[in-house]
Amino acid sequence: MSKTYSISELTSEFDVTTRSIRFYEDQKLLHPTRRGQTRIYSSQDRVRLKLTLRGKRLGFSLAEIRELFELWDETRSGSEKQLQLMLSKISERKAALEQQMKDITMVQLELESAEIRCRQALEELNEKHPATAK
Amino acid sequence: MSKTYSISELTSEFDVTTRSIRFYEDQKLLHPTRRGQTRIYSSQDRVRLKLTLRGKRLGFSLAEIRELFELWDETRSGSEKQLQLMLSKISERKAALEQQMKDITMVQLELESAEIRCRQALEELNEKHPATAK
DNA sequence: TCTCAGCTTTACGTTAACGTAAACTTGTTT
DNA sequence: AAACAAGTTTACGTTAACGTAAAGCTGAGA
Repeated sequence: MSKTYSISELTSEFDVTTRSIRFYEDQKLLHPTRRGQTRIYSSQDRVRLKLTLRGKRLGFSLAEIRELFELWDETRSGSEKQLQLMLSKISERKAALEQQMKDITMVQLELESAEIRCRQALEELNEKHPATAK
Repeated sequence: MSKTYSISELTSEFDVTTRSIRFYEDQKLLHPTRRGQTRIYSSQDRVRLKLTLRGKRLGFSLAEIRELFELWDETRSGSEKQLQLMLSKISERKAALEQQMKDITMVQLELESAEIRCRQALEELNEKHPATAK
């Protein structure tokens, strides 16, 4: 038997609420089993949770994430059509990520120049009104 | 006089609705002047709209974007305190962007391996059931 | 004069992703 | 036995970012 996790282990590891984890189950992103009424998460669930959170940080909706998970599962027994669909979804995502990379680079540049401007303004302040202490 | 823009020019250039543009004004992201009742957007407004959309693609909330705009404006006449605040906000943002870069890289790797797996599955299908036509 | 395109305001509706509260079960410790 | 921690279900509430009418102003052209 491979390792399993309780809901609280996952909340503390990933800093997410139980509410969210259960909500993700509702949205078919996680599929824990039960011991009695208590949820038991597999290491697959753990991986999916990690991927989910990563996707969220990138602005993916839960529905999009679910779609990717489901397509991925279907490749196991996928027809050619399914596989082609998956490939096209993958390339969609890749394109979006490349756009995001560009956006990030642009914003980083802007932040850089903003930072420089701030530092210069600070220097000018210090010339007029020199430091009171080291 | 530098160039100005109508709301419809902006919608078509950036592929965004008038509703959104007016909403951004509500949220203090844009500050068009008026000719009669009609809004006139400056090139500054245009830049801010572009920055806003870029920020959105990166998951920034409108409130966060506004905060950055306002801090930026305050650096013009900024006290040392304001400048320090701006610098700390900037480094917050930089850190978040670096995390996002990492996330993107990870997801790209996952997509790569998913793609490879798909292509292999397709090859296997083609061996069992060779192409019907060239 | 009429109409029409493009702009406006007002205001209620919608969706995603949870937050929050209440009330219950179950196992463990004191 | 009593209390406590950790889990559960149910269900209403909330926020952000617009969508979507509805109804009215305004200048240019037929």
